[in-house]
Amino acid sequence: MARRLPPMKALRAFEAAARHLSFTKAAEELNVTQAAISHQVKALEEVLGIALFRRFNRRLMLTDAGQTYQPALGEAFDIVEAATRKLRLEEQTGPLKVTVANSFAAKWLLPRLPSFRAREPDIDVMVAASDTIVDFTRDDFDMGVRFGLGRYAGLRIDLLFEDEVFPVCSPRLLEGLHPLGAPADLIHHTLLHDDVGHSEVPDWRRWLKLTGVRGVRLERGQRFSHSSLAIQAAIDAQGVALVRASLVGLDLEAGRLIRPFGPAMKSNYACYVVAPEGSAEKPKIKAFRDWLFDEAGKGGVG
Amino acid sequence: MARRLPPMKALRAFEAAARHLSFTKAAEELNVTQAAISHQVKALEEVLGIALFRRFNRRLMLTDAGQTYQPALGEAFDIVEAATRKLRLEEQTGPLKVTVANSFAAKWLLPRLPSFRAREPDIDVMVAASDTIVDFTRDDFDMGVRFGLGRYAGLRIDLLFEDEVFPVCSPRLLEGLHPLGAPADLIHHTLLHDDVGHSEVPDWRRWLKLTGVRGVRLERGQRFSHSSLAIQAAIDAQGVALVRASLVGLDLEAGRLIRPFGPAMKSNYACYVVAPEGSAEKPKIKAFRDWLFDEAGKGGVG
DNA sequence: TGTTTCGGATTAGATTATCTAATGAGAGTC
DNA sequence: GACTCTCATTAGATAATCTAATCCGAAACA
Repeated sequence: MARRLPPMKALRAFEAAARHLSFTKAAEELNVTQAAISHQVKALEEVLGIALFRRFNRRLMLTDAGQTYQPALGEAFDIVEAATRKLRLEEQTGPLKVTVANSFAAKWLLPRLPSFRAREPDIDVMVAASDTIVDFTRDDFDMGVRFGLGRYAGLRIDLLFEDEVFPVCSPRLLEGLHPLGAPADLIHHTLLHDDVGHSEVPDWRRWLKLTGVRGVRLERGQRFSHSSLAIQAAIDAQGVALVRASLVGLDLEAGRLIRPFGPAMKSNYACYVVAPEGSAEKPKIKAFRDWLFDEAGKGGVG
Repeated sequence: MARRLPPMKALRAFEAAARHLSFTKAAEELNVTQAAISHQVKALEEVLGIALFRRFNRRLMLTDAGQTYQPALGEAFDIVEAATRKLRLEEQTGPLKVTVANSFAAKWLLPRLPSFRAREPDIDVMVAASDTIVDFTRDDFDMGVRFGLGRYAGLRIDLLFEDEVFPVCSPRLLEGLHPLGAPADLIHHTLLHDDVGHSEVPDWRRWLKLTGVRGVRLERGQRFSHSSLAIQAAIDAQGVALVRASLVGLDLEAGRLIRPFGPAMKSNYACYVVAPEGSAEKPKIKAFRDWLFDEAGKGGVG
C-alpha cells in the first residue's frame, strides 16, 4: 500500500529540465535559480542511482533512463494540474450549498429562488433546510442564512434584515361570524402557535401582554412545529397566527394574508447571512449574498 | 507551459490521508508524525482555499472537493511509482553498455561473448568499440575495458590483466623460403606494424633494440591502423606481427598463430575494467566484471 | 589566436519548509 | 467516570532547499 517515491521536488525539477533540455530554463519555469535545479537533479540521480542526463558544456542530453522517465512524470504532473484546475473551477461553479432554517426556506427563500436562477444561471443552489445549526468546520456547506442574535465565532456575519412579529389572518376570516377589528376580538378566534421556542422571538403570550388583552386562552388553539405550517393554516383561514414579518411578505403582497390589526413587536432575533471567514469573498458566495440583499431590500421587509 | 501546482509534499500527505481517512495512518505510511500530516493538509487547504476534509472528533470525512481530488492524485502518484519501478528494473535488466577499444573488441571480447550470454541470458550486452576514451559523465555507458596506465579519476578501476608483446606469425610462414628460428631471421621477412601509437606499448623498434638485431628495415613492411588488422595479416601469413599477448590468446590456442621465438616484452599498459564509482556494484555491472575476470583467469592470459 | 559568452557544477552559508514533542480538546468506549 | 482515540495547536528543532558567488570548459566570435 505504502508508495515509495523519490522526492517530489526533485522530480519536478528533473521533469522541467528534461522538457527544456536546460537547467536554466527549468529554473525560470520553477522560479528558482539554476543552481537549485542542478542540485535537485543531482540529488535525484543519487537517490535513484541512475544517471538521467548526459552533461555537455553547452548542451544537455537525456540518458536512455531519463528519456523513459520524463514522459511518465510529465503525465503525472499533468494529471495533478488538471485535477487542481478542475477543483478550483468546481469551487467557483459547482453547487452552492446553503443551509437555512426550515421556515425561512419555505416562506422566504424558495419562492424567491427563481429570481436568483435567472440572475446567475451558472450557479446551482443546493438549499438544505434544517433547524439544527451547522458547524461549517464540520459540515460541507458554503454559507447559511440564520435567525439569531448574530453571534457566531469564526464566521463572517452580515445582517440581512431585522425582524418583527405581528398577527396575520386570511381575509376570509373577516367575513366570518366574529369580528376581528381589535386585539380583544381574538377571544373568539383560534390562535395559531408555532413552537420555534426562541425566547427572543415574541410569542402570543408576550404579544397579548403587550396589548393588554385578557381572557384569551393561550393553551387552546392549534400548535405547529414550524412557523411555515402556522402560516399555511392562517392562509387556510383556520385562525390567527403571530408571525415574523419576513416570512409573510409575499403572502401579504398577494393578499393571501392580511394584518387585521397591530401592533408589531420587535424581535431581538434578526436574519444574518453567514459564511466561513476565509471563503466569504468567493465569487459564488458573494453572488448569492448580493442577491439576498437585493431581494431583502426590494420587498420592503429589510 | 509552466505548470502551477500546489506543494507536492502537501499533496502526498493529503492523498494518503484521504485514502486512509485518517491522519494517523497517513503519518505511519509516510513515516512522519500525525502533526506533520495535520500541518500539510491544513496548508494545502489554505493554498487551494478549499476545504478537503470535514473533521469530526474521531472520524474524518472528505468534502465533495476532497472526494474528487483524491483519485486524481492517487492516479498521478501511481504513475510516478510505476515509472520509477520501471526505471529501476531497466537499470538492472536493460542492455549493459560497454565501451572497449577496437582491437580488444575484435580479438578478445567478441569471441568470448557467447560464454557470457550463456552465463547471464538476462543481460543484453551492447559492445561499443571505439578508440576514443569515453567520459562516463558525458556518455551513456555503464562500464568499459581499457588499455592504459590505470589512472582514471572518479572511476573504480580493476586490473584485469597485465600485458606483454611478442612476435607471432602463421605456422605456414615456417614452411617458406626463409627460416624463422631467431630474431635475426626477421631481416628476410615482412614486419607487420600497428599504429596504436602508445609510447608505453613496445613496438618493433624497441623490440629489435632489446634483442640486438640489426639491419632490419623498420620503415618497410605493412602498417595497420589497428592491432586486430595486423593480427589478421599475420594469420594470413603476410608477415610477422608484434602483438599483445591478450589479443592473440585464442589464435595461439587454435594454432592459427605461433610464436617463432621470444622474447616477450613487458608493457606498461595493462588492461583495466572501469566503471563509475557510484554504479560499480550494480548487479549487471558486477556480473559482467566477474565474468571478465573468470575469462581472463581461464585462458592463461592474465 | 585570443576573448567573450554561455550553461552547468560547486561551495558555503542563508532561508524556509518541514517535522517533532508536548499538550489540549472532544467524543466515543469500557 | 476514567480511559482512549484522533485531530489541532504551539513553539522550537531539524533538515531540505535555495541563493550568491565563483569556477570551468567549450563554442562563438573576431
